[in-house]
Amino acid sequence: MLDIKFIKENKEIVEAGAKKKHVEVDIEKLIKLDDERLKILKEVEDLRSEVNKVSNDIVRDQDPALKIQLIEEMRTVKEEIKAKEEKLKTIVEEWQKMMLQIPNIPDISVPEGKDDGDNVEIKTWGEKTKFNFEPKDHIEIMNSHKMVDFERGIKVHGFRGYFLTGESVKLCFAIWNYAMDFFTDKGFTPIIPPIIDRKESFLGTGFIPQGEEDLYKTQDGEYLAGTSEVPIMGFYSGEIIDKKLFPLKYLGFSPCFRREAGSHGKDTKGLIRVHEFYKMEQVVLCEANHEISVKMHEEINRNTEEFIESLEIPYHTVINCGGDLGLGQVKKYDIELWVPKENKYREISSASYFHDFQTRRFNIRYKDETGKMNYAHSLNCTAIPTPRILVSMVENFQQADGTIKIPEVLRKYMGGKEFIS
RNA sequence: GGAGGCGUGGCAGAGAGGUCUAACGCGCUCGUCUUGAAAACGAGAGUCCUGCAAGGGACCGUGAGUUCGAAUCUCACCGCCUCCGCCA
Repeated sequence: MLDIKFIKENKEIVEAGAKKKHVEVDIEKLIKLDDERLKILKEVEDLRSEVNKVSNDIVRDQDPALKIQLIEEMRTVKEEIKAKEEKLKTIVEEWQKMMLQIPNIPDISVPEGKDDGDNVEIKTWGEKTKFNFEPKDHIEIMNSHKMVDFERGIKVHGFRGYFLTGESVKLCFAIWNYAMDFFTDKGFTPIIPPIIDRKESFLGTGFIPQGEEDLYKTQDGEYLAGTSEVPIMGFYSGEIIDKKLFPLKYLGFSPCFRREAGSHGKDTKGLIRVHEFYKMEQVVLCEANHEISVKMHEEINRNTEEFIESLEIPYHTVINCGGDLGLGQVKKYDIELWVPKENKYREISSASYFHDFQTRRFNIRYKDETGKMNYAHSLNCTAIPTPRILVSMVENFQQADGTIKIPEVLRKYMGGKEFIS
């Protein structure tokens, strides 16, 4: 959510930002609506002021006839207030609806573009893996090692269902334990949040109303979160944070649930796109300062790059184009890992910053040194998702003899084992 | 799942239709006094909306309602506590 005052004072910037994100908005209409809102608000408040004044007169005045007269007068004023409040309510409802649709302004460094095809590579790391044998895809490799069971997964869960079995489970635990050490060493506080969450946190993070179809819903009206970013942002909702605590850095760990509505034809086989998975996520709250947000953004993205580098998996990093940005995102980097059999890079991580777009919706604030209240800034970046990471891991590290090399850094979490055979 | 009780400022806690501009206390900030501190004394202090300002409005868990007037009455929701049941 943007500040309405900012929108009114920077109409052209907001319009250009929406255009860059390929989002349709009618700023002119919103401004007119807001003027109307303020006008009626003023009228309602003036009337209320009168009622308050006369109310005191009614108490203090001793003349019973006058009292009755004043009460009668106020009765008509009350009718007037009621009518105006009704009108105000409908305007405010529409105003809120429109405000939720105004996208945050993308950074100047974000490239123009329609969708992920227009994202721009800004870095590559490692050599694309070469094989002196015919490599297999992750499905074949994992099946042959009984690391996964898709048939029974589909039988039990349905479309996109899977069981992880045997060594892949141990690999997941190794990755989680390693990631836990890696990120807590960088000052992150681990946190396991509730993943069944009320609507408010989805509104705050921006997954509702636009992305509601992609969420699973319970019969009690809560939703299953697709990322721990949702409850972790909700953690401080409505609170005033002590500035001394910034930057607040959390490493969330949770299952993630995604309906993948609207992507039924995509990645129908394998572990790339599944309905439920686990993810470690970096979530950061910091002071409301653009330079600090940018610095934190680079930092959390770099953390994940370093993590991938330590796993020795070739990757590249892209900067997402305007059309591939979420409503609240100012800028986003995706880290994509090399998947040999697909002969392309596949997304593993996404680092975004939001300025105060989310914290304004969550009402997360702090007092600066002058005593002024500010909305904090928020950022998040994937630390590591499982089992998607296994796709590129087993494909890149498969050996001619059919074994899979375990990355050096994971071995101590795998009982010293070097290969899965 | 059943029964009952309770949500008031940073904390604690009164207020039970109008004089609430929310008491008293603790804590906090500033000042006086002091070499410095403590104590004592004095003063001050929230958030949001609106307005150039003066000012006005809203906020007693949240939202509706009753009333000329609601922290106070009614309803719903959220949360906390106690007891019973169920489960681990």
